[in-house]
Amino acid sequence: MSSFKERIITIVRSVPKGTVVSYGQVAAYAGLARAARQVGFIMREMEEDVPWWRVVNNSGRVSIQGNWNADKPLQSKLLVSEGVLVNDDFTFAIEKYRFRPTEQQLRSYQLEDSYIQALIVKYNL
DNA sequence: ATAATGACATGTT
DNA sequence: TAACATGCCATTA
Repeated sequence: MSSFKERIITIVRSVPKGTVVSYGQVAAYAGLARAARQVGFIMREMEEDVPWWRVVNNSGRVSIQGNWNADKPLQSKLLVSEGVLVNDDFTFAIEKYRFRPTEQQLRSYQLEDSYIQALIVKYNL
């Protein structure tokens, strides 16, 4: 398994129940701020021990493209079951539920201090 | 090695 | 608001 994939899995597992995180956020926490699309590619193969449904589009909507075991209705259902209010058109108030890691959590992702500071500014942590 | 493929993000229209 | 264009980069073929 690639290092990139392992980092993504670790990060997604750290996202608390009832909160969501954007593909871009996960990529940024992995050290590759512009690899959002790759995060989606990896989520496609996740098992149930990884809360893939908490990873959403930054514009506040469920943007999953259906595959053999998951589609928009399923992701919405899982989110709703955790308390995230998802509308019929699969949109929701992302800022209300967005995962905001503590500085300590960011450090656990093994990033450089300067990069961590940049993230704190970017995501207002 | 080279090229195509996106569960994305952001800036412009 | 919403559609469109462009940049991105790990994976696959």
